[in-house]
Amino acid sequence: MTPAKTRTPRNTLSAELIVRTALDLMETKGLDAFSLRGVAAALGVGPMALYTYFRNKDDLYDAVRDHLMALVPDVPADVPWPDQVRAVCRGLRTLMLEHPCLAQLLSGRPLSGHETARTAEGLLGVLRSAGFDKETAARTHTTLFTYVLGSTSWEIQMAAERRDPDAWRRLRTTMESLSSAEFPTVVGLAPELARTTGGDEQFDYGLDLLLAGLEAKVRRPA
Amino acid sequence: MTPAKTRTPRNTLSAELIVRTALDLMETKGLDAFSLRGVAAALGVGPMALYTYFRNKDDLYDAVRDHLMALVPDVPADVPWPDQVRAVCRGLRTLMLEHPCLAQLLSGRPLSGHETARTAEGLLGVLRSAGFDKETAARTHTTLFTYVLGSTSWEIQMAAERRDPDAWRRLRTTMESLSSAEFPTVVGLAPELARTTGGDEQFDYGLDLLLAGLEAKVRRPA
DNA sequence: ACCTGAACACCGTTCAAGT
DNA sequence: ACCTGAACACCGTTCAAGT
Repeated sequence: MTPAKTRTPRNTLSAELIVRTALDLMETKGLDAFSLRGVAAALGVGPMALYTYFRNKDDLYDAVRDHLMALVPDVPADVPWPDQVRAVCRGLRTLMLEHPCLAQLLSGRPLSGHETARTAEGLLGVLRSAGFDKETAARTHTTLFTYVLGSTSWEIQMAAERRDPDAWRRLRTTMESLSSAEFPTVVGLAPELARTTGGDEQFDYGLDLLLAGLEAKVRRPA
Repeated sequence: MTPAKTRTPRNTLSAELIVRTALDLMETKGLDAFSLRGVAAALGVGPMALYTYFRNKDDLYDAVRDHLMALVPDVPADVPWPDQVRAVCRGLRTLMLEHPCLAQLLSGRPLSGHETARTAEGLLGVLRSAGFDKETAARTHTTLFTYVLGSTSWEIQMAAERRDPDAWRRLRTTMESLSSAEFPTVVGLAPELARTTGGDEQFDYGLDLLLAGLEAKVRRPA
């Protein structure tokens, strides 16, 4: 009457369960320490069991990334377009901060995936509605996306650094060893530079620069 | 009378030779396929010989990155400051395109190193001379640097994609499978989006947006 | 189809030892 | 100091086999 054998796992595996377990490991131990064998061990199966659901490691990376991109919030309606742009960019940044592996997954792998397309659709729609022509909308989308990706990746990288006592000490040593004769500006601006390696204020500063350039473009189009 | 034994390598190793060999392998086989054992094999020594010159793999990464950052050109004198900013950003981008591993080395590892400081010194000096206060200069430097890093990393990533027939085919398939009902803007702007995944024009578009925002700031400071 | 187990060709790094 | 050689604890992936 018990159809399931005593062999522990029996059809308990699924693509979604693997993705969730993989994401969990990436966030716990870091993307660099992530391994297929680790996922398999966490699930209590042999490494080869995963190959039924994913063709290889990269395929699993893509699935995890698309899983995360589904969490990007929708574009808010009924606000001016610059605020819509701000909301999308901040939403993507917040998601990357919550899931640091996402930054690496986005910069290290091709885009592909419907969820990535959904995010692009939202931002492109805003830009087209704001009156930008096709070419400008596409260029602006790429600019905004790469700015968010670059600035947030850098922020995450620096935050990880600060947490690693060894790396942090080495960075401090390097900074202090810089002669103020050779690097007067860097040395003189050390406190300001330390303050601008991340944070909402720094992110918004760059985003506002881009938006200021965009609004000037709207007022007198090229 | 022949003091050197017949054992082939004898004091032929040096930190610089290892760095040059490592860089060569990174560019030939890609950073992902790069390994310490590969460097050792290329030099005809055992893997452990490298540990005399570098504490570990990350230490070698840092050395390669600093070696490349030394190639960033100096800031041109006697031109208006926006052109100086443009020159620095384009110079960094060009170097990253010539040495694709640099993009990954910059986003994946802490900054450290005198050559990185030299590049920062150049750009920060320009911004301070242009009249920006310390805080704004530091924020602008971080914004520009992360923009260059993000946009160029993305460009390199996409170019690598296009070269891999398998990945390229999969990307095309994904794009074509997007329903124009669900993603009308993405589908409608497909050719424009394909055109903006890289190139000097796309890079300058974003850079000019940032500069337009900056020049507005100079005219009426916050 | 779903999963196992052994095997292959790799890794970075430690440790003890040689010169 | 500079380098070797064996060893440890890992990888992703292939292949043949079981159910």
